[in-house]
Amino acid sequence: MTYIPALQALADPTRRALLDRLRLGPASAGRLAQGFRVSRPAVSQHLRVLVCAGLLDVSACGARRIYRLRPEGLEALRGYLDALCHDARMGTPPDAPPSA
Amino acid sequence: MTYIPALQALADPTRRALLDRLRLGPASAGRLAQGFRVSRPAVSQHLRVLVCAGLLDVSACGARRIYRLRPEGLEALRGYLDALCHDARMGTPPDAPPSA
DNA sequence: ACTTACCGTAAGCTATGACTTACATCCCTG
DNA sequence: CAGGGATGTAAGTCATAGCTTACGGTAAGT
Repeated sequence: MTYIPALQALADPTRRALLDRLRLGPASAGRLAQGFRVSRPAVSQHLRVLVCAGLLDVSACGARRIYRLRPEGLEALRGYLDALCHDARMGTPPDAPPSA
Repeated sequence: MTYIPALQALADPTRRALLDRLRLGPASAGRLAQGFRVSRPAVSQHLRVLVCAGLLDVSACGARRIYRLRPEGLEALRGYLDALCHDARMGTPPDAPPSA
């Protein structure tokens, strides 16, 4: 029952949209909020969740706060999925007898 | 703002625990429920979510219903994460100027 | 120093989702 | 065909999470 904050963070469509926006390159909080229907504080809260989940990095640049994708966080998730994929392919041969 | 049911499904710890249990091999609903504190109907509901998300396959075996991991569903997710990882590494060179 | 812009935080509301109990359904067995 | 086991479904309750408005704080410019 391991807790994986990155998966929790990726569950929300708005947060995924933020990540997609950041694939174009780093951006400030205000700039990010412009493309979304939800309020700026809502975007700020989502950014906070993404940072806490290890999916984003922040760097202060004057009064602005620049957000950018954090590759390490995403690669950790890939590790989890890769292991799951591996066992899904290997652990379930077409004629394997069910364990119940 | 694309909707990805698999990510929604993976957000819940109990569902991830079910997937982890199924890495050992296919199992019936009742057998799966035995290892969990939550009630059997709760497990049944979680299994339904996982099936609808494309992460599990079901096959009736008499009165039992056998659940097993569905590699295709997991690989689709990997595709999403791979693209994100790629852009995170390439699209954010250490000295790239912020787009705001 | 005052003003303005940018941003995060707090408080409150509402919707979504996870859980439980009770019930309906299907399949095998005697 | 009646009985029992295995499982999904329905209705209702409660916690969590996302949204909004209002506010506080910091940095830059004049």
